[in-house]
Formats: sequence, structure tokens, C-alpha cells
Amino acid sequence: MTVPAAPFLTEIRARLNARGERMTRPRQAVLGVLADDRRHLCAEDVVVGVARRDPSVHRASVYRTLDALTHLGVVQHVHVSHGPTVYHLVDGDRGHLHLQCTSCGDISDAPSALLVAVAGELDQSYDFSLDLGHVALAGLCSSCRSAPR
Amino acid sequence: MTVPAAPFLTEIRARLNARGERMTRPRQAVLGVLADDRRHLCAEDVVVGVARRDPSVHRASVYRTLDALTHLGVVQHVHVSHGPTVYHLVDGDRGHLHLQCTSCGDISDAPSALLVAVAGELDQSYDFSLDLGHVALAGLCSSCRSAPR
DNA sequence: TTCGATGCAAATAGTTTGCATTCTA
DNA sequence: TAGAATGCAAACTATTTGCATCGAA
Repeated sequence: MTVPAAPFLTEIRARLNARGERMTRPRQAVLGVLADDRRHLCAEDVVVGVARRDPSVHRASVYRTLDALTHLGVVQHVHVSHGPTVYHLVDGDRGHLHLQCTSCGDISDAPSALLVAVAGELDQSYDFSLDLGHVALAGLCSSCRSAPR
Repeated sequence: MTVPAAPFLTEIRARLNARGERMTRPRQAVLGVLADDRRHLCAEDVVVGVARRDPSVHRASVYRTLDALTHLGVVQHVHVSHGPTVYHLVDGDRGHLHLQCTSCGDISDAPSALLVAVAGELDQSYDFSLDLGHVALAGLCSSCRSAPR
């Protein structure tokens, strides 16, 4: 499906309205792109996807929309090494963290549960409240560690 | 001291030469700045510090030097949210990871030991080799969690 | 009918690159 | 004295912003 399920949009519209904000064409297009391709998309990817749905949407609106939806709690982003920020819809349940290969740049997911113990330790010993969804762990993926360079 | 200890430079010079690379004035200045101020400096900070030591050093050389020293294993960097990459000299012993506050942007350190168990788990279950020194964990620092916004 | 959101254009931040020249080993 | 590294200028990528206009509620 190319169009996100209606209930999805309806709920987000309600959440926007509750804050005095609005559901607009650019926002529908961005949500459609993110719902349609649940990988890690950079802003440029979203711009391209949005252009296919609605060519009149400007690039700046995509950035503003991603920002607005992030504040709404609908979208999350991760800052990765040597590359643009990547965005995705918030997971319903547990959330996930990101593993980024410093060699090939590939991003994969891992369950947030992996860091729950660490989060507790950071909370207690460092008074630091870890944001699990915002974490990107750098390292080498399986392909790159076996085939160096 | 403003000038890094001679043995420090001598050893790095040796490591550079072993690779057919050279110790130059810009590289000495960059190493001096990093050794002198062992916080997390962004490239611009280094450019400014270097300018004080040797005004003839160009900004581009600072970037190239930071890159070269990173490949040498002398310098590490971390990519932080909504801001420039920060650099520091590699810790002799255990290394450390970085906690970045998503609200105020402040960066603090925590021992790498915190993630050793997670690193093992990622290694075994995900075939992912975690780079502890390259990790930046996002969250809220103590000041910002107690005084929201 | 209000004021939140948009399109556009231009600015900005951070970083990288091509090339002639310099200077280390 | 070979070629690694530099200074300079210019390009580039990702993102942000001011402002007049548009459109959702």
C-alpha cells in the first residue's frame, strides 16, 4: 500500500490538533513515505519519496515536518557517523537501538532491551537518563569485520 | 605546559615515519592543542588553538591532520547530535565512552567498562564488533532532567 | 477568519577537494 | 630530492531561516 492506513493519519491528526497544530498535505506525504518504507531514511530520501507523492512539497517543509513530528513523538532520528541524520517512525512497543558500521556505514537494529541494564546503571551512578531510541552504537558489522577494509 | 612533552612527540613521529608519513609543524600544533586541553574539542576549537601556536596553519590542514592522527590511532572522535564532531587524544588505558545531553548538548565521560557486557552480547548474537571509544549515548544530564526545558 | 504551515530563496555550518607549492625524511 | 603535506580557494553536503502567502480548523 502506498497510502498509510486511515486510522493512523486520523490519530496523528488528533494529536496535532490537541496541540493547536495541523495535518497538512506535506505532513501526510512525509508520514506516507515513512510508513511505506520502514527503513532508516535520511532527509533527502524523504524529500525524494515525498516528491513522488506530491511534487509541490518543498524540501524545507520536509525538514520542518520531520522536526514537528519528532516533537510530537511520532518520529525518531539518529545521528550517524559521516552521514546525514536518519529518521523513522517510532516503534509501537519496545523501540530499538541502532548499530552503525564505521566501515560501510550500514545501519542495523537491535532490541533496546540490550541496554536496559546499562540505562539503569547510568541512571543510578551518573544521574543520566539514557534515551534508548536515540542511541547509535558504532562498530564493525559482520561483513566488514570478516572482510577488512 | 603549552608544549607537549618531547617523548610524546618523538614517539608519534616514529609511528608516522614507520608508515612513510611525516611530523610537520601543523601536526605538532594540533597535537599540542589536544594534549594541552584534554576536553572534547571540535575542529573549530582546534583551529583556534592551533592559530595561537602557529598562525600560518590553515584550517584544512587541521582537518587533514585530525584525520591522519585518527588513522594512526592517536586521536579519536565522536559524532554528537546537532553539532560538530569532537576530537580528543586516545586514552592510554581503558578508554571511555561519551554521554551527550540531548537538551543542553553537554558531553561527559563514563568508563567503557559499562558497555563491556553489551559489547560481548553484540559480538556473539549480532556479529557486531562494538567500537567503545566511538560511542555517544544520548540522554538527559542531571541538570536538564531536574530542570526540564 | 485566524494563525499555523508552506514555498521560495538565500544563508549558514561543517567539512572536503584540486592544485601548485613547500618542506620533511 | 622525492613525494608527503600544506595553503589557498572554491566546492559541497546537510540543514536552517526570513518572509510573504496559503490553507486547515
